[in-house]
Amino acid sequence: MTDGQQASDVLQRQGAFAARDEWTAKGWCRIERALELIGTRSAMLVLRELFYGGTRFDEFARRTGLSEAVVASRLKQLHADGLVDRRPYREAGKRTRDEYVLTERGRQLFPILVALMQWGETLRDDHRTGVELVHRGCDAPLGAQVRCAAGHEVPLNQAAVRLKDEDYVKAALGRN
Amino acid sequence: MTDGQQASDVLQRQGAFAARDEWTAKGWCRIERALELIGTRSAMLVLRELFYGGTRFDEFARRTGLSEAVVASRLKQLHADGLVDRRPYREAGKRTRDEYVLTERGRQLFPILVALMQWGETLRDDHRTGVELVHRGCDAPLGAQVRCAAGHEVPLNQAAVRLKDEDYVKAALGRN
DNA sequence: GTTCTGGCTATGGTTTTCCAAAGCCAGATG
DNA sequence: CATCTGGCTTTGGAAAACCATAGCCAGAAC
Repeated sequence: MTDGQQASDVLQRQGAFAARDEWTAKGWCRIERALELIGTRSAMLVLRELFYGGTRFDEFARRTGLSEAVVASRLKQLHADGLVDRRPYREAGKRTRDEYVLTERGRQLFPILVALMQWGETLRDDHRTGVELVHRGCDAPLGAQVRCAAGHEVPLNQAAVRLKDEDYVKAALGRN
Repeated sequence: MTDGQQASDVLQRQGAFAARDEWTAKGWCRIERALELIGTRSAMLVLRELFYGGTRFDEFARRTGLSEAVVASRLKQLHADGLVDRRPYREAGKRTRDEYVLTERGRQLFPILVALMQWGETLRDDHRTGVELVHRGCDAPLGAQVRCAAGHEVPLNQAAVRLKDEDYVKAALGRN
């Protein structure tokens, strides 16, 4: 099997990445890294509500169906990780409270949310239930697409994986 | 606050979706649905290896760092859910085994994988480690973009949520 | 000052997720 | 036939995620 040639329709492996027995992803995988912050059901559900415009504690508890304890610890973690901001607000006749809003880092999760919704849509065929995301004005439904920096839409069979910096990785493994 | 107007930069809520106190997502949320199948760390790591072209049991165990027991049960679940196929193969001098490959439904997770990697990339700044996905030939790095069916790239502040079928939802809630 | 309420926090227990280590079995090898 | 090996499976247990219920506290409301 030559470099990159594989049995099935998956990512083409390029360069030193193909010789994967000589190294492991250790703590380098970006997916693992992302999942440390948003890899629980409760985190994703709270984030969903944040994207839907929810801002208050009991909103999150009621609309996600999660217990208050879980919501509290999840909001605390999301805040510590810089995905949500707390800011004080005050309703007439009420005391000062905090509301929760997405930070820029949190808002950058948008493609993940959209991709999950799109994929989840294909799992069953109750296409009249649930919500849809649309482009304001244009009104066309949204989806997540894989594109390269040059602007081409890239299907799986035109994509490849490789190490970002082979020399650096080899050096790091050497002194390991 | 009128329909859709909100404090922060999130999804605009349209129509009956704005009156969210009268209904709940129940079992209708596509994100929850997706997370039932791929919502664990182990599932995502095994899927990562499948996209990288891994096919065999001990490959998954070694490269994900998961225990064999977890890999076995995850592969079983992914197969039951129709994300991977098992197919028999035979190496010379070895007995017949099964290898695991992504089904079409599994391959459709591609945008989710890409979006997760892209977001994970922004979390720390060790930009020399890890892997990158590129467009074959073009060589430009990949990312996940939100676009509408009409082809426009859609930032969060130009997107909206609404119920797919308000009448259907109201009827369903009525006989609830 | 007493009461009430909204916004959490604490407690105890169940389920899910994971690991480490040992076991098992089909079939190749000797 | 006896042994070995690759590919799982089983067992036992720790840790994380979750729920239900009860509690607590700041500050309106009275």
